[in-house]
Amino acid sequence: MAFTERSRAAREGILAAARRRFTEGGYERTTIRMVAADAGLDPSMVIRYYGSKDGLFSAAVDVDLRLPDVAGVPPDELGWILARHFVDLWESDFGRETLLILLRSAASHPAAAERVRTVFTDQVIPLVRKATGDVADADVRAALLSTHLLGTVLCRYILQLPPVVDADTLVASLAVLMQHILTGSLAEDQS
Amino acid sequence: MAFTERSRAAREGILAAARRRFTEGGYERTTIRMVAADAGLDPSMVIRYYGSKDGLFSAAVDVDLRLPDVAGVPPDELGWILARHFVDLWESDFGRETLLILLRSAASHPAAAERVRTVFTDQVIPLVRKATGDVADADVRAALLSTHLLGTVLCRYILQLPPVVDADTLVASLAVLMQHILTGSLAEDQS
DNA sequence: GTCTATAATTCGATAGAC
DNA sequence: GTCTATCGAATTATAGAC
Repeated sequence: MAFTERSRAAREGILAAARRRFTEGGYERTTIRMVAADAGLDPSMVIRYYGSKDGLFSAAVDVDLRLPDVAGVPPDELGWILARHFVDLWESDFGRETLLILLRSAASHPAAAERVRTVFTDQVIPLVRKATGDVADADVRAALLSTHLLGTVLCRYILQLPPVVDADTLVASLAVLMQHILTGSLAEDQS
Repeated sequence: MAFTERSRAAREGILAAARRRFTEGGYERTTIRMVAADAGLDPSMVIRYYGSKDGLFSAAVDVDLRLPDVAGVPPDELGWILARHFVDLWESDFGRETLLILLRSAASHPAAAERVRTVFTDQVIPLVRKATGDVADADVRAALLSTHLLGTVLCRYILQLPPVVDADTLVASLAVLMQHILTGSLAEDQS
């Protein structure tokens, strides 16, 4: 960091406020003035510490999905374990900011979309390759997995589509579908 | 309509330009000036015909999924038929504007999110109820169906997550998953 | 019906006093 | 390190000439 220890509280306060605002309203609807007001500081301080609004966004977006190691997991338990992990993640404060902050902005902010692609390539694809034993269509299965996961975040937390089921019910249906996506057939027949 | 026939071309030109812009950049990144420039008119005309930016958005967003009638369809063909329908819809110019225009804005614009909920309630739920013979968990299945469909639009057309598969491959995997969501088990076991 | 001109805000970002 | 003051640009929206 290029700043002294004395300003640490201010910098962290700005970052925390920024994460909340970006999570809630996305990139475009979040203003530097809002963030500064939340942090109890002057807007010029935000620029001083993070250079620009884009710089602030980059600093606020640091997504680690904290994916579990699936090395020794039996193949038919993958769906349940991952479903449990993601729902736990989303229902925590950390997870809410971690994924919503990106998804809320990605639809209209190119830099955020690029960041999602990076998370997918660096975190999801390696997981699926390891989980499936690196089958030929692992990348396609990873994409389908991400499709349903991001779709769930979108429908449940952003669009708030009815019916809103409880977390355990969500885990159950998610586990079934993720299991199918990871180890089931992806062409014709089979219910 | 409250305006004369003489301005019809202008009004339609504005609306067409607005749909393209809202589709491409979402609500926040689209300005009345852009729309007016595309339509070859003055920005004040946009206000005159549509009242405000929100009024223009409302006029531009009129989503009809054109869902097929599934009354006589054999249950085990539902997935394939719906998958084919949606991919054909998305790959057409009409479909691109129909769904992208909403989804691009829904993540950060509350009014757009509300519109998506309406489309879900009025079009998707009735379809799934009819398709499944109105089973007890039809609404949950409708939500899961929407989750995967919106996830697909998000990942494929907005985030452009790799790998980008061709339309036929997309239909195949989509058909399998939609079939499972509509008629498969949603709890435990079964691959 | 269309455009010019402009009002009224709001934004991101900068300069400089303390 | 923090804040006051402000610039310059962009936005939505309006008033009125033609």
